[in-house]
Amino acid sequence: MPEAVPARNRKAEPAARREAILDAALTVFAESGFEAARLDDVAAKAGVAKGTLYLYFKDKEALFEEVVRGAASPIVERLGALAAAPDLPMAAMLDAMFELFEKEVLGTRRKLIIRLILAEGPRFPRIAEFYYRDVVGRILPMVAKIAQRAAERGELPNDAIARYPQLVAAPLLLAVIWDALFARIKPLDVADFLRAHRDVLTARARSTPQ
Amino acid sequence: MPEAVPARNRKAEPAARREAILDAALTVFAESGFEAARLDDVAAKAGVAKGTLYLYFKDKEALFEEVVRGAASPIVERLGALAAAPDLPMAAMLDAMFELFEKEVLGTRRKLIIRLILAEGPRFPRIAEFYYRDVVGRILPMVAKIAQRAAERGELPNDAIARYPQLVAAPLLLAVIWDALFARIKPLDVADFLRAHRDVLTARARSTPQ
Amino acid sequence: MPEAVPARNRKAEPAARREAILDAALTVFAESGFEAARLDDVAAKAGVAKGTLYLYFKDKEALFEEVVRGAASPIVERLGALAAAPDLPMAAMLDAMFELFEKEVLGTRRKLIIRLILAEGPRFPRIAEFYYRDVVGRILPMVAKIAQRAAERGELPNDAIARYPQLVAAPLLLAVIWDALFARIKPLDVADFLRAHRDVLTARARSTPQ
Amino acid sequence: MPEAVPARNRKAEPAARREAILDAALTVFAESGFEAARLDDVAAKAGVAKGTLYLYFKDKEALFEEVVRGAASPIVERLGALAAAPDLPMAAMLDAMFELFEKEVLGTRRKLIIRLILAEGPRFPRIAEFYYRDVVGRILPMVAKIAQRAAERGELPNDAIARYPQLVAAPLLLAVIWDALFARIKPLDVADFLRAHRDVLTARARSTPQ
DNA sequence: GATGAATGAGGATTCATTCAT
DNA sequence: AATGAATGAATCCTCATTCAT
Repeated sequence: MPEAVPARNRKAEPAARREAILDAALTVFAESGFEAARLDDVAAKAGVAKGTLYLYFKDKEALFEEVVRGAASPIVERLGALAAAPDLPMAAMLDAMFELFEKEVLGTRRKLIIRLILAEGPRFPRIAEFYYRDVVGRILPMVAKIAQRAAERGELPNDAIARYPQLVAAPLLLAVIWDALFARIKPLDVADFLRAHRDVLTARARSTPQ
Repeated sequence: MPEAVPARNRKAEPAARREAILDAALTVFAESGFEAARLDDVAAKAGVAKGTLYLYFKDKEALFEEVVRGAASPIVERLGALAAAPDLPMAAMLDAMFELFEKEVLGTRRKLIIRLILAEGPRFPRIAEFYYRDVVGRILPMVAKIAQRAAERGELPNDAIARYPQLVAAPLLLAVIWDALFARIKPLDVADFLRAHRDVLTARARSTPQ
Repeated sequence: MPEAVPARNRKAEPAARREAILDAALTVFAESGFEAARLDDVAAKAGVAKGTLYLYFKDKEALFEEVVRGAASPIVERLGALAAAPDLPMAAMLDAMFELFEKEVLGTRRKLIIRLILAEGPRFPRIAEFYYRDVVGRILPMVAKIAQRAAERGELPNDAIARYPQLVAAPLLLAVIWDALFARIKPLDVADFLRAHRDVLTARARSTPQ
Repeated sequence: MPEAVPARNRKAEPAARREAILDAALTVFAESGFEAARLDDVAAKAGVAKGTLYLYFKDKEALFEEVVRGAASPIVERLGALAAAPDLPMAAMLDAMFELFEKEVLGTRRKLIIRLILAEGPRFPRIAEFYYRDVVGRILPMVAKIAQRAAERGELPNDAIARYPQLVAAPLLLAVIWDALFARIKPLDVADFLRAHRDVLTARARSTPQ
């Protein structure tokens, strides 16, 4: 009578297991925060034994860092592509950026990573640094440049955005936070919210639906 | 069966001790987050014994809630007073609000509370609810009303802010987060940043200092 | 505006306070056992401050000992009186003893003391010793003597009870235990149970109600 | 974040470890009672780490329950076997039962379990219920039936025992208690004590050795 | 004497990490 | 490589005891 073999992930490409672990870890870290997250839960969700985690990651902190590092750059790339299309009107550019954000961040698990960075970043300086260097520090100059050109074309009333591209990003951040904190109390119509944001940035005379 | 006790603080106004504990707790919670915060540290920082914490607060969670609840309403009050001065030009109104925020939030330990809510709110629905009811839900309508009147006076190009007063708040939030995450990497000149924000909101034709 | 004065036991004869404390302590110890009993509860139930307990008793253990020591001897006295009436028939003597037990032990808080001794005695050798010397060691010889005389008068089939007066006491103990453990599951009609016990001891030919 | 571990018992049949823990726990609980028992001591005595206890038992209470549940039924079985031999004279039946009790309960650690139930049962209703259902409630009817048949055969002077089989058990209980409380002060010759008990129950005319 | 706020040792429980299999 | 049982440091919380008022 041969024993039943549970199989599970016993074989599985190592890279796939790594992905499975990172995926599970993102969920668990996002649910509970770094400290409260239990590696037992990560292992269970990933379908591996607890010890296996240590074959792929040095310790809980390393796992956390990898989770946060994963999956930011694709967005940066696509934003870069957008920025490279120089002659788009500012409003259209903003709409494109916001749609990218809504679809690829708010609509996906990537928003969890942003939350994690907000929540845990202050305790993990390396993560804040990495995130600045690889994401924030690359995106903001692109946005600044776009705003600069738009201002020069007379599409913006002043150079405020060019000087502080964070002003473009702030409502996106707020949308992520609102979703985490207040969505159940008072939902936010993100698409409309971002259209309003675009209208403010471009000083559009009448707020109109897209 | 514990032995002798050298005695130390056998007095102090109870209210003062409570404050000392809340103060210490804010520091520790802000440094480490709820889970990682150690009540030992809170007690040490407050200059009381560990057991004393439990004379004032039921448990770690209750202490945390009290920390977060403390010290939000004064700001709301003052903002309400501002909003009651109806005929201030929009730009002046924004400048006043932003100054209030810079002085009374960013410049004080209150910013730590905001960070705590951002970081831990998703795991403490009661806190998110309280914060919405007592702070966010009271401030945003005030701002909306101000924007509404300004729009009617023709000081704003559209009703975007009236519909989404969050757009006014978003950069303030970003300033708090930037301070926590990136201040050491790339400091943010908050006063200038907020002036730029005011210029965007009011569509001022030339960005000029103050 | 003079403060309300709670009064409570502020005055009260010291002896009365002592009694109040012992009374409260008996209840609490009986409910929870020595270790789990909280002196907070004792103080509250006695209507005194926690510190006051220490004015009357050295520590928790001393309080416990006093609780257990209190209120045994009256029964021993009355049993001694019974035993001194030498010519009562054995059955009548047993009925009288059992009634005394039922009324004065099972029907009162004294049964709690017995339970306490059963439960905690092994951990408090001093209490076991005291209880043997003052209660068990005085009662059993009386019972033995009674049984001896009854056997000599031919009222008992043998000298078993005279040699082991514990045999008379055992069902009384069982009644106390049953009450504590199984009363709710299967109540015991103690009066009838003790009549049956008397019938067994006296080898009465037909069991009949008193 | 705990560091290195020298490793020790990294094997051992799981069932054996479970037994070792239960064994150690019985000792510690019997020595100190539930509340005062320290799981540190249990772990040390069982030769495992503290955390290991929680791999086998949910918490202290669950461990306690398992300790008490263990090792009652074998006795009930053997008593059932005895009861199934219907035509044994009553005296012989009692002698057999008492010997079983003396050898298998008083002579073993099982007596500790009885003590534990006496001491802690009132605070653990589930345990009292379990013990009634599985032990007391099964043994007493057997004894009652035996007594009933003996009474019908004229071997007993009345139906007292048939109605209250607890009368047979009471001295056994007393023996356990005496052993715990007074053995050092005044030892009890249990074998002789139980012979005397048998003589009382059977109203034997002369108390004679065995 | 009486109070009860304050103390801090003690113990149950959790969980990141290790390592024999 | 993968497993998961075992480890024990770490931390919350309780409560007997003290002592300034």
